[in-house]
Amino acid sequence: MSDSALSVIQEIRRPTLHEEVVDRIREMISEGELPVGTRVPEKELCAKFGISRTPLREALKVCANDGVITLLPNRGAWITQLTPEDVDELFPIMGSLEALSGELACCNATDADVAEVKALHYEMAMHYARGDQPSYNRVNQMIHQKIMEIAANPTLLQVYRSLAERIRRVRYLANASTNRWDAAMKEHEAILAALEARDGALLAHLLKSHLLNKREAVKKVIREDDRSSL
Amino acid sequence: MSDSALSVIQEIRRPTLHEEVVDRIREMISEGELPVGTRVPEKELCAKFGISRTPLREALKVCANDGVITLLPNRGAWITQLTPEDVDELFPIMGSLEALSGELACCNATDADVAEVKALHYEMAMHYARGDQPSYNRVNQMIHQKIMEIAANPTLLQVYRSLAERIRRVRYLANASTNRWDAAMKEHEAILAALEARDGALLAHLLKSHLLNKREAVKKVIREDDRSSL
DNA sequence: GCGTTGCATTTTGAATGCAAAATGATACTA
DNA sequence: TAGTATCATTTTGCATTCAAAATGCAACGC
Repeated sequence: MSDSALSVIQEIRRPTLHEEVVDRIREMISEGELPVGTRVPEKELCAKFGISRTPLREALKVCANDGVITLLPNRGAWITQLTPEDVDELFPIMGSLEALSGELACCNATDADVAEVKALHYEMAMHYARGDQPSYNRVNQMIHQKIMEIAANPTLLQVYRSLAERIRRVRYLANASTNRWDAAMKEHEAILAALEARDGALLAHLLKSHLLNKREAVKKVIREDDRSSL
Repeated sequence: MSDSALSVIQEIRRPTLHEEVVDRIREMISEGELPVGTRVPEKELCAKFGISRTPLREALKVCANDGVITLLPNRGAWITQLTPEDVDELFPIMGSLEALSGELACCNATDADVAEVKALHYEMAMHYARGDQPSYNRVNQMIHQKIMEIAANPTLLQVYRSLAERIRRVRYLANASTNRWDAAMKEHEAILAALEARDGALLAHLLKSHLLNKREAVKKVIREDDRSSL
């Protein structure tokens, strides 16, 4: 294979074992199957996946690099527990990245794109009206992700996804209070309007504020309920 | 050890083999010792580091996750070659992150912090006056990093560093043309002024534009010289 | 009774081994 | 000669093994 071809080729590739394990571990963490703050014995996970230690350990190193797992040399792998400082630090970063996605999305969005976001918005509003928070959260996430996709910056999406994974478990603590939920819904109406108007600067600002407001709400919940597992 | 203590402890830890290897590989790539677009035979690197394949392979997976290395299953590790698209995508992200760092830095900066940035700025101006581009670039990087540090968001710094690694080799192609170098220097004067005035919004805007301007300059160089190794 | 020390067990870090896939070279066919 | 098929060699993916570090427990001293 010529070297210069490397940047172009995009061949079919069956994922390797360790990649599948990385995905599976991330999944298990966000599903709560691997509780935050606990230790993960290698042997146990090997048995569960039916693989040897080598690919599992490779996956653990990758997860550790992403921050979802903390590796203590000679003392095993621990599911990373977000500190209040982590939350403080992560939300502004997410806000900046989403702001950028908003800007770019306004440049790129086709009418079909906007229509799709609008449809998702109404779907979310439906769940809101019914008080179905899990469904609301799911569609909410889809909206943010959709805007990211419209932005058409795969690298941005990748960075965003990796960070989103880390705060996924706390992100929707925010709407625990009805007040915050109402406010979030209103913010989303403004977000949709800005996208429809293709007002990139405004959309960027709204998304950024949206995330910062979420941070405050989450911190409040955490403060109130010190036992909430981050 | 109690689980809840985990988030607090900050013990001494000797880096493990694979971590050292990750650092070393990153270093070798940015030094050009591992040329972009080429293949890295495991055996060769093992010999060079005097280690077995296991920790080396762990390091490769981590680097691949960061994007500096591309892993083709059964076909080895390749030093990732940035495409023009990657450049297009990375600079706006860097710009957003730097903008955030500017905002935060303006909130936090002590007079001593500002004095330090100012000192670095003059040091950079000196190298500019002498036409010493390598030194200029080095100090330039220190200024951006210093602002990041003043922002006091370790997570942001970590994300930033990981992305900076990827574009490090092209970042300073920008100043290849004297025109761009002059402009960059002027932009840096405005950046310093905004920091001194603690004008977060302005500093954010300046840093963001600074990065976008860099992108255009870099792309121009790349277009002109198609053989430049990305 | 409480804390410390020493030792067996468990768990992790890294090296080695083995099978599968890819690579490269040669021979063969049209 | 161009193209394909075959096979030895190399390289990779994963499993296994071995050594070092950590853990847990019991014996011991105070």
